[in-house]
Amino acid sequence: MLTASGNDSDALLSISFKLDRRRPVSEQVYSALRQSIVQFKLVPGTPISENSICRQFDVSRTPVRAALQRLSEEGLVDIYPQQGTFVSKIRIDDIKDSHFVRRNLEMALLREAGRDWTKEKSKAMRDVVDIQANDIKRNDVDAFLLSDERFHQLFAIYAGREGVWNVIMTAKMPMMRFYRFLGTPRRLPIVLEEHLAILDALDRGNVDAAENLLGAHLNQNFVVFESLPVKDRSVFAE
Amino acid sequence: MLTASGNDSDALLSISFKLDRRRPVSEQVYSALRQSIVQFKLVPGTPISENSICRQFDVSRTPVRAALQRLSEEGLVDIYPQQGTFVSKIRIDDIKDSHFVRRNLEMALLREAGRDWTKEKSKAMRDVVDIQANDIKRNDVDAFLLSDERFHQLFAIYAGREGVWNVIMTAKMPMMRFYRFLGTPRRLPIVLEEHLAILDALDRGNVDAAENLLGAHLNQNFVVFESLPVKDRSVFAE
DNA sequence: CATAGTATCCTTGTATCCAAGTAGCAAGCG
DNA sequence: CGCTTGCTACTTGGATACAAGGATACTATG
Repeated sequence: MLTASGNDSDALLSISFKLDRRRPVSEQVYSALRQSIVQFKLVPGTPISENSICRQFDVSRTPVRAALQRLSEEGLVDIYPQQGTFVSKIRIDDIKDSHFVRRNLEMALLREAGRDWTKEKSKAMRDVVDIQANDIKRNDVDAFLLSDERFHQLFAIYAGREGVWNVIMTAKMPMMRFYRFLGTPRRLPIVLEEHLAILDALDRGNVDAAENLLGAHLNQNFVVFESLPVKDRSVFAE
Repeated sequence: MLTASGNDSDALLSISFKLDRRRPVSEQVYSALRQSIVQFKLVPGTPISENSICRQFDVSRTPVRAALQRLSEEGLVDIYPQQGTFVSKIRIDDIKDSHFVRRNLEMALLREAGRDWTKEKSKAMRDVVDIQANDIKRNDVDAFLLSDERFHQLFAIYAGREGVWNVIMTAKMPMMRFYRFLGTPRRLPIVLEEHLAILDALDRGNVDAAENLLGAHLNQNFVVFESLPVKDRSVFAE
């Protein structure tokens, strides 16, 4: 049982992290790093030396390297051989592509899920929306984003294509990092309304309307991005 | 300069492979293995011992492990700790998801590319179709599949979303492995016709028609799969 | 003072060694 | 005969040692 405190010079991860030596270490390092990056606790451009991570988790370089390579494939870190590894800067094109993939796939999933829509499915999803409302009351943004994810995932499950959700999840990551950068709290109640409107349309049997509402819903996050008064340009590429 | 011949007991890769020690070894091992798996030269279920790969490429386990981990994330190999690594069996659900992702994303890309369609773009794509016709004449299936890929990729480029193509490429892999299993040659000339029909619709300015034609075109590969008289069930999961 | 050269420390890439878990088989016991 | 038990030969996961390239700061030289 080891704690990732690290000394001050290596204080990249403020979170204290308990390592479970019985489970694969590389997977745990990967999860911890990914979470820190997506939650913007590791800001773009931060150098991530393999050795510094080793010290913080008190493990060898092997699992750390495995974790970094995975993150590199997902575009969250950039590895420059013989130079260093860095939290990747946000690339506008990445976010646009991320949004494109997510939006089109989710709309297609809803279309399929809507073909055999039932009251039970509607009820289950409305329960999730209730949880989200509760999350807002408690001002728990992390929990909200988690249940929001659950809401969207249910369309994939109801469409019988859970595998597609994995594709969406990995594609989503650049976008999620961006959400954290914006700090979304103001829009949260509106998200609820939009979720409910989608379910209402599905309950009426109007799948096309639901699909369009979902498309608009996902676009809302994006327009915020388009009309962004960027102050801190350092987190962006170029 | 090393050749991946290996002794008879390790003859997993029939291809002779020259290793360039100046470039990253792990990347080369990854490419070689991926190609062998997708081209069905490594049949599903084949055990891939890290050590056997080491002997064949005459490198250490470290880069081999990195390559196998990448392949594992793409679903091309299954790693069972302390048991072994195997070329993954084809999972029907994977193929369905693969097709779903590819079809929806490509149709969306065509929709965007069709918005500012020009004669130059049409010409460039018709050139690719010409190359494909040539590939058929020369009976070069490998070349055909490559230029076919190029044809579809151009929609991503013209839509200004090359990043999306990477998503499609990784998602496509289970499907591509399946093409090789079927042995598609009979349908190749029809593919040409369908490509030309899509371009014709775009030239007429009828994007919706082009999109539907593309959807049908991609479905064709899939119906072959649905009505498959499977003889060799051993390559499938379960 | 400016600049070219160099030494050193940093980085990641690769090789090798050890640990731990699994499967198969064979010997021994009930 | 059937079951158990332990040995053996494998596997991958992790730790450590070594190699090689890049960045930087310092030094010597023009």
